[in-house]
Amino acid sequence: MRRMTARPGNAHQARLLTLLRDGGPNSRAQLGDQVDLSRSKLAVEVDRLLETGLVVADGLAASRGGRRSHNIRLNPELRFLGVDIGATSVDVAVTNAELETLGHLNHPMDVREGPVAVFEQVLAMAAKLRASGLAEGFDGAGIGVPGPVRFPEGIPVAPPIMPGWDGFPVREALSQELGCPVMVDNDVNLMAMGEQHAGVARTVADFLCVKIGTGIGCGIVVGGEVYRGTTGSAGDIGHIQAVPDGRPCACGNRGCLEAHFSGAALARDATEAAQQGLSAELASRLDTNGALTAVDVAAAAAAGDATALDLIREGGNRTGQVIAGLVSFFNPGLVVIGGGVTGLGHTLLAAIRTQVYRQSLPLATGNLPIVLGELGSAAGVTGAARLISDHLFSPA
Amino acid sequence: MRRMTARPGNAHQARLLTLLRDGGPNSRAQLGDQVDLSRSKLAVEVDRLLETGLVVADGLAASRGGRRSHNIRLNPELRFLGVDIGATSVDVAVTNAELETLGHLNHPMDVREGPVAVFEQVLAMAAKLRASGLAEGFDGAGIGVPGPVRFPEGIPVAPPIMPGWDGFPVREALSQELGCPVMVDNDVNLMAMGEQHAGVARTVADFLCVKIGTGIGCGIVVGGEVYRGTTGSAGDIGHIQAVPDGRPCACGNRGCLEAHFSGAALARDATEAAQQGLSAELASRLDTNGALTAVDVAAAAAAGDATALDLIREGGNRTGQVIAGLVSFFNPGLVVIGGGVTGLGHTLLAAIRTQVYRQSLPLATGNLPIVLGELGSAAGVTGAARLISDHLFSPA
DNA sequence: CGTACTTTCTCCACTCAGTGGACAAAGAAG
DNA sequence: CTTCTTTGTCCACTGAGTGGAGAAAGTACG
Repeated sequence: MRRMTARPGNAHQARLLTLLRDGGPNSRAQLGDQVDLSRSKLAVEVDRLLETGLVVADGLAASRGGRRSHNIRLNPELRFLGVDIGATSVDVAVTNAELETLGHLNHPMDVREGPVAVFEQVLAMAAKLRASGLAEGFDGAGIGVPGPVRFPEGIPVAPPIMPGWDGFPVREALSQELGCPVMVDNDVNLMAMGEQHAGVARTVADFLCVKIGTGIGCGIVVGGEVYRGTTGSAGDIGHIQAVPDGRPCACGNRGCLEAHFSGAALARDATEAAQQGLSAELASRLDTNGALTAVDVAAAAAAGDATALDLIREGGNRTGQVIAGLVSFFNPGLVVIGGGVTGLGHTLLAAIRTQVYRQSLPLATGNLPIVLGELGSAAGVTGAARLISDHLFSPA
Repeated sequence: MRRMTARPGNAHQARLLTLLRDGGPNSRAQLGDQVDLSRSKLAVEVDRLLETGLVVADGLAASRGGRRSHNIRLNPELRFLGVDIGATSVDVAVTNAELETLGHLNHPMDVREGPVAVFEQVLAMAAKLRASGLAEGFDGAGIGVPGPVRFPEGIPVAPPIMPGWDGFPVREALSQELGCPVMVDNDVNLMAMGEQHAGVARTVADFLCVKIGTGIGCGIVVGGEVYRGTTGSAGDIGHIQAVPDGRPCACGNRGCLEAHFSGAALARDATEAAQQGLSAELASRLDTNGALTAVDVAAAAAAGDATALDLIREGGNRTGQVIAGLVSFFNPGLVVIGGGVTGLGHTLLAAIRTQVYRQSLPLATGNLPIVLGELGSAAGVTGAARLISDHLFSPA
């Protein structure tokens, strides 16, 4: 199939594409109800979209008491690629234009192996998805990386945990390889967009999305749009001081949130506890190198191990204190907790909630849900697909 | 004079009004260069504005090598009233449509006397300004109050330091009394708008404006627009925990920033120090009730008193720690420090800068100016005038 | 099956915002 | 006085968008 290259020619067309993406197939009449245009004008714009091939007419809908309507839908052959590069693994998914996931692959990989090795892996996974018949090619790709990004150019800048990527032209390189438009963003922002598109944040204009994985970051959504800050580092809350004179952090300071709670910190603390004989449950899970992972801690906690539960609770308290400050400052309508440690579940959530509800003012917390993300590892790739679709569905 | 009631009829007219407000008188040709409209269309819109009386043609400008242009300017008889209600004083100013202050009055007053008493004072001050010939009436008024506001309705909600104002219909009441449109906002947001319009933040899209007065608040500007949060309490940073298990705060928690540093806290700490005989300089300034104010501390510091300087430095460190967290989170392009304690000057600023530059990541602080506001007490009233002018200069 | 009613979609004349070129007005430079 | 520049006005034209008429394609009911 020849890949689509058209873009909407004006704001009306862009709006229609978005409606079709988020609301699925629709008749002209239904679209007219949502778009505040006369039927005549609407018909003209729909016809133009049909000409570009971005949308197709596909059969008649059931009658609603009168003439049956023609179903208008986004071209079902369109394919987006969503890529989520985490600190320790890579996710790649294919979606259709409605951002429904058609296939999803995951592969463990250390991002510090550098852009060349990771790109090779991503392209191999994309090829595998293509080979399985899910796509003949891609009309666009979104990609998230675990660090700050100069958004317009799609280039990571000074990323602490992936130094080899500094200045690497991710957008251009991937666009070359795939032969389609590419947008790049911070992985946390993509998670926020994913939860906004298909998860718990569908109806909220202003919210925070805290991702606790190897590190800690926070996606900020203002008026439905991701806020990236002046240099693209907004939401970098891992190095906010959580404990005065606390543990030393890789950044050079002491007491950073990330040094006290994150996937890495939790694994480290649990390993120490196990080696000191504080918990037989944890000790039983030590691997051949005498180390534990955050997943082990979650398992031990689920089995009722007091030490594991304490570690989670303490981490949740630290995190909750920081979030409480952010809630006072930002007054969001929702706080989403996601990332690898979501497996720690209710214990973590309860600790965070306790701190936030106790420390922030009632006006800010009175009607503030604090919930776990509902998409899990699909949030990132869905957000990536959403990112490129927002780009392609805006006027050229 | 008959007050203006017209509003711009479309977005073009709104844009033209804004250009004339921020850029002063202009010829049609110069406006055309800034507005991306054909000369014909521009002439039509200018003519319509002339008809409404919002703008006037006033004389010929000097030639620039050809035919002389007609000066177009905002009607010089338009008058806005800017009101800034602080915790301990009221500021009222008159501006023209270009938001230039024509007259400014200040009156000490405790906001806890309640809306009725404060309104009486505000109206008396407005009448005085009118009587002095600065205005025959007002075309609009902006008013700031020291607490969260339900912005669309212009009603304070659950304001901690002015409980008597909860639910009082400020917008409607003042509009009735003055007979003109009124907009209400948090005083901190108005300060941010003031510095954005005429102060240090003129060219920055995303910035924070920290106001340290009786309490502490923070104005948040995202993409040139004030961000108010879901319930209007965004920027309420006074109750972020700055010191674990610190001083008890009026809000019921311990260690809130406001309990450790603010005009009130500084006065309290200085009074204690003076009474304990730690500083002769401070003791010499005790009033008849044996108390000090923040102004006394500033004076003592200026005189080189070590105790006063220490208090300021410690407060600046606390504040700087909290701001450092906000900088990591928000990645602003500028941080403005303002409010009553601006008199503490460089000592305070240096302490704040030290903490922020030390604790936040280089990417966020690399090019981040942290400066004092340049408008002083005029920031609030200017921001208030700007608020109502933004409202009136937007399409009806 | 025929008639009345509903919903969907198309067609078309009309309005109005906006463009761009021609030209007049007014001044500067020589 | 001529030439050139800048400013502002006029006017015919384009194209976006509207709203009503009516065709197309159904359902409901006698």
